[in-house]
Amino acid sequence: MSRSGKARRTGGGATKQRSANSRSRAAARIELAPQYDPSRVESAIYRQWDSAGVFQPRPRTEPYVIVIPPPNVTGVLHMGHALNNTLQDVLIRFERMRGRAALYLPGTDHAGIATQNVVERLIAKEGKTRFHLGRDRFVERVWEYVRETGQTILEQLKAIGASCDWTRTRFTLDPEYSKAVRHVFVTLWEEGLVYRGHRVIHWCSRCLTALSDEEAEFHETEGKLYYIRYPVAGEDGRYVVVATTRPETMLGDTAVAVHPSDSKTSWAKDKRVRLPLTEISLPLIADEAVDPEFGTGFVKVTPAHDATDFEIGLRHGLAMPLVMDEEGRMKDPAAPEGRRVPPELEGRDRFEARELIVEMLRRQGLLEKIESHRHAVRRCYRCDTVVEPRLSDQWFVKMAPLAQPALEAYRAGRLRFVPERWGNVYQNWLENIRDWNISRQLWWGHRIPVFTCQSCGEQWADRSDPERCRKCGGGPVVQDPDVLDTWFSSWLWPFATLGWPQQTPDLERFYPGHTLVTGSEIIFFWVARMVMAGYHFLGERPFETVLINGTVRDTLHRRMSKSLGNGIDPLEVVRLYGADALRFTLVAGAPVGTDLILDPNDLETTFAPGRNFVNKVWNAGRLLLATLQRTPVPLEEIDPEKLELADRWILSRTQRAVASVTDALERFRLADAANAGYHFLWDELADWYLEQVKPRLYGKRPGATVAKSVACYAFETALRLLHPVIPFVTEELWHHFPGRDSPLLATAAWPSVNHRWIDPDAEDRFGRVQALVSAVRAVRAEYGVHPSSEVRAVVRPSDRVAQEAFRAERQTIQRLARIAKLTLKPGGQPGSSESEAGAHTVLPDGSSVFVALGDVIDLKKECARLGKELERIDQQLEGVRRKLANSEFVQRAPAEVVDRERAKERSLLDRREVLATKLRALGC
RNA sequence: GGGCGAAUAGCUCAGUGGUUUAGAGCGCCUGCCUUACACGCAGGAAGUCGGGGGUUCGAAUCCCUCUUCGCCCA
Repeated sequence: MSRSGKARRTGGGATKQRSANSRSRAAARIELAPQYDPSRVESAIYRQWDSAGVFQPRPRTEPYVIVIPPPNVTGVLHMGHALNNTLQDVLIRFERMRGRAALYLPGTDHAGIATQNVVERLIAKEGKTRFHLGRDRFVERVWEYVRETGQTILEQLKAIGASCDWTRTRFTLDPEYSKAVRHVFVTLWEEGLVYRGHRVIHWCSRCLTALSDEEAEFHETEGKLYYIRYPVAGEDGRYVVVATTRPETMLGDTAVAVHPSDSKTSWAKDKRVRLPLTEISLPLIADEAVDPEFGTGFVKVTPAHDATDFEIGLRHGLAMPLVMDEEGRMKDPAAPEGRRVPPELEGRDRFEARELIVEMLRRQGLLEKIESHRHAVRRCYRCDTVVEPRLSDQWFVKMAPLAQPALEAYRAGRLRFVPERWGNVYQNWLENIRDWNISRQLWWGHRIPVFTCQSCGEQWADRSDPERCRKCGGGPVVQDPDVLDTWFSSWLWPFATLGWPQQTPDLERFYPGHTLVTGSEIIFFWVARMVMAGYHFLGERPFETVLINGTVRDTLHRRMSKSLGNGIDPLEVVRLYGADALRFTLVAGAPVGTDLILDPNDLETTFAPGRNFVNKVWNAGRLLLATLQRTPVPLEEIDPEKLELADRWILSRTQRAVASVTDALERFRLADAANAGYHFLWDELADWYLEQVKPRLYGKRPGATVAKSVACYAFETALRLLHPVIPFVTEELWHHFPGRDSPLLATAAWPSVNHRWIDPDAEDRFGRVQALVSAVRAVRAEYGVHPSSEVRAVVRPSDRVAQEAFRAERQTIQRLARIAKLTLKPGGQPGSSESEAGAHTVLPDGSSVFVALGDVIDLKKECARLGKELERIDQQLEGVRRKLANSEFVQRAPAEVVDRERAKERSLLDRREVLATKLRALGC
């Protein structure tokens, strides 16, 4: 790569000079640089859209709504956001052009733990903790930070062209939004769906808060399994052996359990054991929850530090002592039965204590063995700290009643996932729904509106802050210190952003919405809960389709992350390659349901293709614009009789492009849509039609009016089709086109298929012309004929259609294949005109081609080449014949398949015959 | 332990109701500053469709099984 890359770069200077010359010579009417420079136009175009009100939904038409997955208010744009928002913007722009009232609603999430962590780190630099500041001053400090930086990520979205309605931007801690959150909490309380739970939850000892099941993520870890001897009471030298991965929790044990029907542990039934390192005596109990296959069959029971053990504890009425403080340091519970935490461990961190305990056990001969053990450890999703299961009091939401309608909606097909398989994940989670721990011991967030009267003990949830007790009228009344889980506000996003619980016009018009685009990792956190909230509070689904986008990864397939340092900054890509190049790369490179692999170490390889395509679009536009003196005649006013074959062909191909891009977008196959637009513009419009039409455009041939009309129609259609993916360059070119029917492409009409122009006959005929040109070019390349030298050719069309096509496009063929003299002779078989030195070939339709090459030709080489070709045809012929000789095939296969095979055989035979004749003529 | 998914050209991926010469982009090779574009044009090489078995007239495609990798849940 480096060599050719360098050569290219050194060649660049000369190129620029040449381009400058040609520009002045052509005296182009419209000054467009030969290379598109996105940095010069993008921000101006964005401002134009914005000030023209393009981003606000049109009045009075059918809405199309996407709510943004609100990024964290402290966040900065990364590739994941870029991908997610580009996909959303493509859909929004598509529907907007289709005339719908497209609303792309932006906003940010207060992100409780994440934001609090950020500010805590900030003040840590000043040597302070949040406790130094106190709750009010700390929260004020977070607000300051948010006011300063909270707009950053939304501003960054503008750089990638996201057409959000900024007049409707929301934040989950906005006063109105907060009212909705509070209303929801109180409503659920009134419905009896909120309850106080005393149970083991996931505790982050760094964030000092409880976490939901979803926030405590599993990580496969290479750990150790410690086998510890618990001496049997009154039987010297006898003990039961329990296995544990967390020896430090043993200090909280209140029993040892076995499975009731496990014979290998039955000898110990009804005995008591001593908890090592203490004088505490533990009962042996039998419980179905014990896995007899784990370790020795004896399991320690620590009800306050393990969820399963907690359940066992409840069943057996065990004590539940906590042996750690909130920060994960060992702390004796000071229970009456005696000391549990040895004095030397008091105040030690749990992991340090683990080491010390193991050492103490070893010294006392109570450590049987240590095995390595692979298992899943839960970690805090925000700070990666190992989560400590911990008994505490939290607020929970009963989820089963909420899950029902969400499940039914999915089963009834009122909610669908793309790709479909994610629906299973959704369904599975809802079917096994567990209650949701919604309280967080944080300061940043929606404070839980539960109030307790200090006088009479009355506890209630309130929509406004009460001054005295609603029951006894006294006080003081204190509010719960905790805040709500962040997701308890984001699950209301599709409607709280529209003003709910007020019956606002926006809510009326834009709920329910349509498409949600997000990553699979938050199907539980967010998607399922939004559906539940939508049905529960408004009685309707929040959206109909959930499009799951892939994950952005590096070339080693690792998720891009700040900590790994393998990220790509989307804004740098915009700066270097332009927003369109970024968008095209993301959209075309992310087929539905696949992860997106990008190379952070080679931006050039990753994004140059997108930039090159954008430049291609630009230059195709330049070519057209340079030849337009005035507004082209509308296609409808062109006399169809005046259309050349190539015109009919591109008009037909344009309809195909419209159909396939539209279809792909409707089916959420955005990559297919991008690629279909790409191939239409580049492979068909630029490579063939514009090349064909040049002489007419430049006025060297008659028919300029028709040519311009057709070319402009095809190109404008391409601009429309490509606009959702590459909005900037298409908009910029649009502005230069005279006679456009809308001042802005962003609000121009999406094209529809015009059946009048679908012309299979023209496609067939022009296809033959293409085959002929390509064949001659191939022969020339094979024999190293210099591109500037012209040759003579004799072509014998295989049938009348080919004959007419070649005749109609004779000049095109001559020009594109660089043929000085093209002779068309009747009949597919080569004759005496081809006896001189030259190269022979045969087209797929059986037309024979002869290119006179004089002394360039090497008879041996020609023989070998044609021989090889004949061999290939024979191979194919053999395959086809085998099929046709098989009576089962002829009988059982659909008639149309058999017919196709027969036709193939005929065509192959024709070509074979031509080749054989040529070989004979050459004397091979 | 349960579930889902992936394995196709050197790389990233299409191939969406079975019959196509298995495609694209990048990369690679050859030639070319052809008056829109060298961020370009033209041509070309490159694949036992992960292994094995089955169904079928016919399998990259459907079924079974194995291997490897990834994700989710417990």
